[in-house]
Amino acid sequence: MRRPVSDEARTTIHDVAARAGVSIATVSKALNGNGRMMAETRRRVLEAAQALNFRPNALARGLHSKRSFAVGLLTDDVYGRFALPVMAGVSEGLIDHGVSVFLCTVEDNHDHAQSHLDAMLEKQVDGIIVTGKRVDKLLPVDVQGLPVPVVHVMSDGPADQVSFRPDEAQGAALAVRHLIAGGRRRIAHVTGPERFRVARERASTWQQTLEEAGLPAPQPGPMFGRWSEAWGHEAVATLWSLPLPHPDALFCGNDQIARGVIDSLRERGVNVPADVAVVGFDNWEIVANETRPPLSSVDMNLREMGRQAGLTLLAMINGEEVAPGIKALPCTLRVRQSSGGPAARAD
Amino acid sequence: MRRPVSDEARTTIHDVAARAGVSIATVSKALNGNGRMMAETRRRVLEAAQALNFRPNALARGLHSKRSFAVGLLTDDVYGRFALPVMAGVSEGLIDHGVSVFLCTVEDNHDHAQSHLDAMLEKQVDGIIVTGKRVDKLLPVDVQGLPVPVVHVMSDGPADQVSFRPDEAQGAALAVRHLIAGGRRRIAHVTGPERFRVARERASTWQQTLEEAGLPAPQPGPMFGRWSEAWGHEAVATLWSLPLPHPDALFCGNDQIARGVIDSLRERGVNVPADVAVVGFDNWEIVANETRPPLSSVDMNLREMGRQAGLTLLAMINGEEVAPGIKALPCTLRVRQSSGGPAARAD
DNA sequence: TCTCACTGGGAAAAGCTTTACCCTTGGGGG
DNA sequence: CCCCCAAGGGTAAAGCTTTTCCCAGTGAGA
Repeated sequence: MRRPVSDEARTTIHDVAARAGVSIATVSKALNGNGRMMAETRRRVLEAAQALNFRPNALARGLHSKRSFAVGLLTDDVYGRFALPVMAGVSEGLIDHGVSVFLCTVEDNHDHAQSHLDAMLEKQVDGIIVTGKRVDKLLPVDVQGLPVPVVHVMSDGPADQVSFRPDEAQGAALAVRHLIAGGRRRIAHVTGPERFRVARERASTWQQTLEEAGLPAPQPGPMFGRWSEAWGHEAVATLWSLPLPHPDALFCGNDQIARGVIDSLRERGVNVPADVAVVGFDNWEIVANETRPPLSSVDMNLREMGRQAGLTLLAMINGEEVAPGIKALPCTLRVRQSSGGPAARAD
Repeated sequence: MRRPVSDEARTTIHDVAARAGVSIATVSKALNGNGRMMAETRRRVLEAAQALNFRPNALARGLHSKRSFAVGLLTDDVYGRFALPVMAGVSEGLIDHGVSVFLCTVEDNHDHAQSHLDAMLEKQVDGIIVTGKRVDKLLPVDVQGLPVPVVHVMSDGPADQVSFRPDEAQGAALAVRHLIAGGRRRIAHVTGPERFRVARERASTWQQTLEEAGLPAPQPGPMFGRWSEAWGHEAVATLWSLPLPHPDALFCGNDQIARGVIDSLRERGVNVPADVAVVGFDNWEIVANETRPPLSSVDMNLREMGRQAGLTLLAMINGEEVAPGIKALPCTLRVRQSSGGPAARAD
C-alpha cells in the first residue's frame, strides 16, 4: 500500500492565497473572520479554501496560540465498565469546541502512566482529565503541579483540584425511598467490600434513610462482601437461614450482586417483586435487562458526568475560575420490574 | 482555581541553551543524539535539560518533521465491550514509540463522525484506526482517500485498506474440536441473528468441523436468534422439547447466550458439564467467571489485535509497504468447568 | 612557519499559521 | 487642485524545534 502522505504535500494557506490571488494574511483573516476586507475578497478566499479542501494545520496554529485544542484522558479502567461512558461524555462535550481527547489507559503501572503523561505534556495538551474505576484509589502517577488544569472524574483528586463524582448518598437514598414507597418495610442491604468507600457510603445512607422513614433498625446490618454475583447468592443464603423474618426488599451495592440475589431468590421460589423487591446500583444495562425479572437500578449518569467534567476543564483552560473540591452529581433511578415497575415492552 | 498555564512560560530549548552556555542547535543535537560534540558538552546540555525539566514542544517538532506522533482511533462502540480492549492494545503498542492516541466515539451520527475526523486531520494525525462493534457494519463516515494511512480493526474496511479481525473460523473450530475431544457427539449451536456475518461464519464452521470429525449432520441446524441470555433460554427450551436425542454439548455464539443456556440447563436439572458441555464465545471474563459452572469460551485476543493494528499502522506511517486485505488473528480457547475444565481456584 | 584538514559548535532557514503593524490607493473635503 | 484619512490588504515577526550548511580554531605535517 502506498503511503499517500508523502505523495503530495498537504495544502497550506499559501496555496489558498495563490488561488484567491491574495496574501496569506488575508486568507487567515478571511477564514477566521478577523480584519477588514471587501465582502468580495472574503468570498473569493472562502471559495478557494473550499475548492482546495484546505484545513489549517493545528500544529502551527497551536504553536502560535499556545493552545493545542487537545486534552488528555488518563484512566486505569481497562475494562471500560465505568470509564467508557465517561470518555464518551467527555469527547462528546468537547468536540463541539474543536477539542480532541487523547486516551491513555495506564492500569497500575507507574512507569507506563508517567510516560503517557509525559507524552501528553509534550504534545501540549491544554488540560488533563483523570478517571479511575475506584473512587478511593488514585492513579499511580502524580498529577499535581502540572502546567495545565486537571479535573478528576469518578475518583477524588487532591483537595486543591476539581473532582466530579456521583452523589452516592443521594443515589442510595433514591433506591431506598423507592422501596419504602412501594410498601417495603424490611429492606436489607448487600454490597461490596467494606474497604471501598462507595460501599460504606451506600450502606450508611441505606441505614440513615430507613431511620428517617421511622423503620426499625435493619437486622442484620449492611452485608459487606464482594462485588460479584456469587456474593449475592451467598448473602441470600445467609439471610434466608437467619432466625429473623425474611426481608421484603433488597438494596444491592451493584448490579452483579443484585443479579446473584435475584437468581438465588428465584431458585428458592421467592417471587420478585411480589415477595421481595430488588434494586441494584450502576444500571449496567446489559445486566439489568437480562435478570429475570429485569432489574431496577440506580444510574450514576456517567456520560453526563463526563460531559460536565469536559466542559469544566474547558472553562478552566479558558481562564475561568473554578472552585476546587468535589462536585457530586445526582443519580437517577431506573425502575424496572424487580421493584414493581411495569413489564418491559416486548423486544 | 488559578490557571497555572499562563503563569510561567514553558521552558524552551532556548532556556536550556542559556543554562548550558551553548546554542540551541547544540542543545537539539545533544538531546537527539545527532551531530558531533565533546562528551563534556553533551553532558552539560543533558544536565541543564534535566534541571529545567525541559520537554521539547511536540507541536514545533511536528511542524518541522511533518509527523505529529499521534494517531486517531475512531469507534462506534460506546459501550466499550469490544472497543476498549482494542484501544488499550493500540495505546499500549504505540506509547513505546512515543505515539499517542486520539479517541473518538461516534455512534451512528455521520456529522459527529465527520467533525471528529476533521478535527483529527487538522491535528495532523499520522494515521487512523477504525474500529467497530460489528464486523460487517462500517462507520458512518468515509475513510477512503485520506491523506494518512488507515487500519481497520474488528470491522472489514475497503479491499484496498488493511483490516484486522479475529479468525472466526479458527476460533469456532477450536471450540467444536475441544468438545469433540471431550467425547461429545451431539453438539448443537445457538447463536445470534443470521444477518451478522460472524454468526454465519461461526455456524458454518461448526457444521464443517462436525463433518470433518465424521459426526452426523447436526439436528437441528444452527439456531440463529439474538445475542441475549433470553435467547439462550428459549433455545434450550426448544432443544429439549424436540423429539430428538438431547445434545450433549452446546456451542454458543457468545457468552451471554451461553449464560442463558447454562442457567436454563441448571433449572432443568441437567448437569453441566457432566450431561451437557457448554462453550461460549468472547471470553467476557465478567460473564464467563460468574456462570455456574464457569464458562469455557473462545477468546478473540482483542488486546493483542489492537497492539498489532497499532504497530502495523506505525509501519505504514514509516513508509513500509503493508499488503492490503484482511488479516485474521487466531483466537484461543479458555477452558473452564462448563466443558470439563478443572474447578477454579477459590478466590 | 605556513597550510591543510578536521573537529566542535553556531547561524539561519524551514515548517505553517496568526497578528501587529505598515503601505498603498482612492475619495472627499478644504 | 492638493492634502489627509480611511479602507483594504500586504509584510514580517513570532512561536519552537530540527537540520543543513558554514565558520573558527587547533593540531599536525611539510
